[in-house]
Amino acid sequence: MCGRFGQARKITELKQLYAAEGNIEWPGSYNIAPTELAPVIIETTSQERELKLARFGMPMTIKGKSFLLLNVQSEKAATREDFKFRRCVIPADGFYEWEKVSPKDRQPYYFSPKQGIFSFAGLWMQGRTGLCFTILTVSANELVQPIHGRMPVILGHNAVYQWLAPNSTVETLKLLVEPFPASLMQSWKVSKAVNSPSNKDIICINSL
DNA sequence: CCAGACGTTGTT
DNA sequence: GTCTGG
DNA sequence: CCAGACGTTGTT
DNA sequence: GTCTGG
Repeated sequence: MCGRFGQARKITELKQLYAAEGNIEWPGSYNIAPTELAPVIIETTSQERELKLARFGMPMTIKGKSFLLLNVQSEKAATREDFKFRRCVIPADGFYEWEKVSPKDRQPYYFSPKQGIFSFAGLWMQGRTGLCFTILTVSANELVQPIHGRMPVILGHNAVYQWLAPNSTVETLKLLVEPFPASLMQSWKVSKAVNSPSNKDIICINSL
């Protein structure tokens, strides 16, 4: 799954990369945790993209129990209402996965693109305290598989615009959901500094 | 995702 | 895995 | 007890 | 153990 990621670029750069508008304050973070704000890109009906801040995780209550929906399995996403009407892209420098070394010991790894930036496919909603989002997941590719069985849905450059376009059909959207090629990614072990959500520093991504 | 806190009865 | 229904 | 469902993940 | 917060 994807429960922690980093995004340390400035808003001006993100606006350029995604041809998006929007004036938001973003200090950058190498360790974005659930409930925390992150920049997301949404396409408005006017076919213009806008950067907004949204919280990681959709508050859900099901059968009396509430929890944060951090991820949605892409295999099950197409029937959701938000899949049809509230898609977003989450820019990320990289994401973290934890390897179960033993029942009590988990080793974090950092996964990042060899070039450029990751664009996670996401869904958003209006929560009580503002916008919030969830990240779609897919089966892990060969690079991630040894560490964890799932990974975020990562969109290529062209796929980003199709994903965001309000008039894309469900059939078109389904084609965009595929494991990102392992050959375009890299990974390394990182220290457990990332474990603590209060550490936002670059040391989170330093190779161990 | 991980870290950290944890509250009622009523005494091994 | 957990939860529900039979 | 098992079968089946379940808007997160999760399995030695 | 479970629950909450980041």
